Amino acid sequence: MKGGMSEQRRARLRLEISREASRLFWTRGVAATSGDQIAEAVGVSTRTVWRHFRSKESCAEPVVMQGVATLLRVLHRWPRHRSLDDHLSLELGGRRHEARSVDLADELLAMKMIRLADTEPALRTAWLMACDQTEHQLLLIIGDRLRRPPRDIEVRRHAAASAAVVRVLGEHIGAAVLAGADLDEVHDVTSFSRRLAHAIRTATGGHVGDPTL
Amino acid sequence: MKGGMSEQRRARLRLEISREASRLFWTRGVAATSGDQIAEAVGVSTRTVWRHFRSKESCAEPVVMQGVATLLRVLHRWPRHRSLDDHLSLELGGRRHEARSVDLADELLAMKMIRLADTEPALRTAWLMACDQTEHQLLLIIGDRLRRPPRDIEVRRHAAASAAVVRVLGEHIGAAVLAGADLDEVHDVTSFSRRLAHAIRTATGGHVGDPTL
DNA sequence: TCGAGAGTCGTCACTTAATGCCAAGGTGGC
DNA sequence: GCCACCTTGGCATTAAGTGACGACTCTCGA
Repeated sequence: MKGGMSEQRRARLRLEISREASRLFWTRGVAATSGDQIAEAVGVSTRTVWRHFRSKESCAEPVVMQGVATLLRVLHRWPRHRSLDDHLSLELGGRRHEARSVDLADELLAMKMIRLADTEPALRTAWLMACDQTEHQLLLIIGDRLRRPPRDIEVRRHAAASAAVVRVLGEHIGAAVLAGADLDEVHDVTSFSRRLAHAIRTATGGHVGDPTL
Repeated sequence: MKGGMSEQRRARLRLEISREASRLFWTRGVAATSGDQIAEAVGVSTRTVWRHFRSKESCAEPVVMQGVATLLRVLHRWPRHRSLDDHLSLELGGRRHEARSVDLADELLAMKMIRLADTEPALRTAWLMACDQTEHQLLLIIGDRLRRPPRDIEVRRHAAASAAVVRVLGEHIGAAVLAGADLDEVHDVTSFSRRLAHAIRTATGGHVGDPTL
């Protein structure tokens, strides 16, 4: 079981590097942050940083990805007989503490990176990559829901549109938080669930959201 | 009026470089293509290439962007009293020759780059950037249509979802063309217009597509 | 318990993408 | 022709990213 163990270690190290890199990006800007500085902040050699990340900007990916991971896990558990609205309220509400255990600081950091992506084209890539991942996951989820292959053009359209509105909502909320909005207000589960479910239903022309048989 | 003149020249040079770069990317791969080779193919110095493009991959942007420019111009001319379906059929049909005058070779090249973006993460950025531009334009168009500010969260959702389905359709068609489909068949105006209009209407929950008063 | 094998990390040398700087040349207005 | 302005090329330089090798650690099997 070496592979399993090392995979966990690898993920943890990547997250560690990502945290420090994101912090530096936020405080002194992307261009002004060198690979050497990231390595030094984490306490590893520069070579190790490049071993785990293909580029400087991609160092932000794990942190950003973690921001959407919770939502994706919840969506993967979406049972056929339940509406999206109900499912999101239930799961996001029940798992609230689990979500918090993902570390509030990381969530804030992720929002900062998304914010930075507005002005730093280098970081925009990381954010768009994360959204791309979301879209891929949604491809599977929606394909399964509609009982169609993920390659199906309509499934792809729905997945793309859904991922897009999820992204917009994420950017919106992130901006609000960074502008000083109360975290608890933003994290208001039922409101967030409603808005998300409604956005996805609308973006798919009503094809995704209802219970199926 | 030096400035205006130089802007045209600048755009033409960028496109020229972009063409050569895209050709090289397609034939020998992105990693195997150096900035020096691009410069040599165009007939300018390496320094000039870096003066006009911030990175190697971004050299593909103008070609990719040109692929969506026609559609965006048409959408900007969309009058209130007409349905999207009708408008697209009319404009894309009438302007068919203009579209062709944008150089068929460029359109093919753009499709190749989009295809390459599937496997080359470096190029993916260029494609996503082009889609980002599309979304931004749609923000203005849809905001104007709905008589709401472009900042409005619902306008943003609709624009994002629309841009997403346009992207999916573009990828789909590009893949079909490169797989050997007939260009004329793909360029079948009414079919394309219908599919596009339907996709946008669906992605916006029916809020964008009808005539408005 | 010991050693083989696999995996990861650090150091050093190296390639190449990308920027700053300055001098040369071309263009338009006077 | 001369001056102001912009673009280009060449050179030096920084920083991103890779390859190669030796040292260290962990685990498995004898």
